Amino acid sequence: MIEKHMSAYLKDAEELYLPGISVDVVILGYTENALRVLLLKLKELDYWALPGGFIYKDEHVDTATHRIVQDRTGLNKLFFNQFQLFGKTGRNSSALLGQVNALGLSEEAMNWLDRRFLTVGYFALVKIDEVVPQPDILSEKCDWFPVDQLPVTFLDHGEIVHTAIEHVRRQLNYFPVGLNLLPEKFTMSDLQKLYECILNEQMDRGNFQRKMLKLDILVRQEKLKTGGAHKAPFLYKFDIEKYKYKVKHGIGFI
Amino acid sequence: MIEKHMSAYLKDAEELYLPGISVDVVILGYTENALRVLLLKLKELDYWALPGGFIYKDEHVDTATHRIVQDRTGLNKLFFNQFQLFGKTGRNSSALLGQVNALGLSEEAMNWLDRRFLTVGYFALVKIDEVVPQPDILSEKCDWFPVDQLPVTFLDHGEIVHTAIEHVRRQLNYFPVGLNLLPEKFTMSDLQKLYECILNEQMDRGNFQRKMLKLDILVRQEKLKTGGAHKAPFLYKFDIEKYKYKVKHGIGFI
DNA sequence: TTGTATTTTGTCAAAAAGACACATTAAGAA
DNA sequence: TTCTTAATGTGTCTTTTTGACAAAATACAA
Repeated sequence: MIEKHMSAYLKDAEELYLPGISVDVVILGYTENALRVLLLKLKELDYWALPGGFIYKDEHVDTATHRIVQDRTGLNKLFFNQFQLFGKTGRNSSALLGQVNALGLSEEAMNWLDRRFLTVGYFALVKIDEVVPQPDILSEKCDWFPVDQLPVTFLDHGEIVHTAIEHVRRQLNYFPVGLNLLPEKFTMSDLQKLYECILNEQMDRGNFQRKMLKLDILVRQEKLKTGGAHKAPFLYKFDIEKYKYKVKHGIGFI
Repeated sequence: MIEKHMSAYLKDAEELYLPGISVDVVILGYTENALRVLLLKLKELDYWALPGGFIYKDEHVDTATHRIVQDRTGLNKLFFNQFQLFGKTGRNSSALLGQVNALGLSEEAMNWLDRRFLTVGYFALVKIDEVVPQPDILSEKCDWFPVDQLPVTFLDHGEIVHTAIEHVRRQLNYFPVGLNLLPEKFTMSDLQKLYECILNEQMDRGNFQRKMLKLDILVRQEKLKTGGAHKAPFLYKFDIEKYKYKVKHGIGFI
C-alpha cells in the first residue's frame, strides 16, 4: 500500500514543490511532567520521523510549516518558530527508503527523493490535550515521546529534536512556553515542573514562586484544584497581554 | 563589463549549484565605537548588498559560507553562525537587476536568476583591522557601515542585517563577541563600549568592571596603553580556554 | 607644579537569590 | 470525628548581586 500512497503523493512533486528542500517540525507538548515530541512511525520502516513536508513553489516557508502542522494536529492558531536550516551533504532519504526493497516506488517518486535534501527545522508548542494528531498516509501511527527518550529516528531527526530543545532552552525568556504548553489554568507547581523539564534543573519551590509572581504576568484564580490529595493549590492564568509584552522583550526569568 | 562578468560567473550555475537557494553573510566588525557590517556596492545599481553566493550541489551549507567569507575577507579561521533562513515568496533578484536595461545578461544567467530564491542568513564576527575586504567581480567597492546607518540595500538585505543583530543581542551570552571583535589586547573601556553598542544601552563603568572581572575570563596585562591623554588603563586579554568554556554554557553576563 | 580627564577602586544601600522553616489545609486513615 | 500525611502558602534570615556614586590614583598638558 505504502508505495502507491507515496507514489501518488509525489506524483507531481517536481512540478509543485521547491526542489531539494523540506520542512521538518519538532512539535513539542508537555504532559505528565515531561516535555514530549510528536513522532510518526513510518510504514514498513523501523524509523520514527518528524512530521514534515515540502514547500510549494510560491509559498512562504512559514506558511508551509503552518499547513504541515495544521494537517497534523488540527490546530489552526499555534505558536511556531524556525530555528535552523540543516545543510549537511549526503542528506538523502532514498538510501533509507531503499532498504525496503519491496517498496516499488514510481520512477517519478524515486527521482524526486533521490537527491540531497536540505531541511528547515521549525519547532511548535502545543497543548497535548487539545490536539488529536493523525498519522499521515506514509505513517502507520504517531506518538508522543519524552525528548530524552527518543526511539530510532529517520535520518538526522533525532539531532534536529535536540537542536530544537537547546534553542528553546537558550531563548526561554523569549518564548511563551507557559502559555502554549500548559492548559489555561495551572498550578504554580505545574509551571515550575515545566521550567524544570526545559532547563533540566531543580529549583526551590518558595523561591520559584516569589520570582515568578514578581514578573506580574500571572493572575491568581479561586482555589479550585481539588481532588488531588492534600492541600488544594491555587490555580493561575496568564495575563496574556502582559505576558506577550514581556516575552517580546525577554521576560527576564532566567 | 558587469554583464560579461556576471554571465561568466553564472554560466554553469544550473549545473554547479543548488537551485533557488543562496547564502548571505552579515560580516560584523567593531571599530570606533560602532558595530559595523560589510556591504558591497553593486556595479551599475544603486544598491548595497551583503556578500553572498551559492551552494555547490555537494557542499555543506556551512562550508559554502566559509568559502564565501574567506573569498571576501581573506580570513581562514573565523567565527560564524547560521541564524535564519529567509523564506518569503517573491524574493526574486532579476526584477531589480532588470532595472538596468543595459545589462544584457546571457540567457543562461537570466534563467538562473529569474526565480524565487530562499537565502540562508549567516553572521560572522571579524576583527576589522585584520581583514582586507575586496569587492567581487559584481561589485565596484565595499565598505563598513554602522549597523544603525545602513544605505539602501538590495532586496531584503537590510532586514537580514537587523535580524542578525537581534540574534546576536539575544544570545550574547553564547557568542564569543569579545574574542572575535576586539584586538588581542584591549581595555575594560573598549569591552564595555562593545557591549553597549550591541545591547544599545549605557552601563555604569565601575559596575561593568566588577561584573566582568568576576566572570574570571580576563587576564590583566601590564599597563601599556600609554600615549592617550590621562591615566593609562590596564590592558586585558581573554583566557581563551575559560572564555570558550563559559561561552558554551552561557557566560551569564546579561 | 597644578589642573584636568580618565581609570581604578571602594562604599553603601537596595534588591535579588538561596536556603530553609513553619503554619495551613485537604484527603484519607484510624 | 479526629489524626496523620503530604503538599501548599508564606515568612525569615543570610548571602550575593546590583545600582548609584564617590574617592583615590595617574598620566598628560598647561
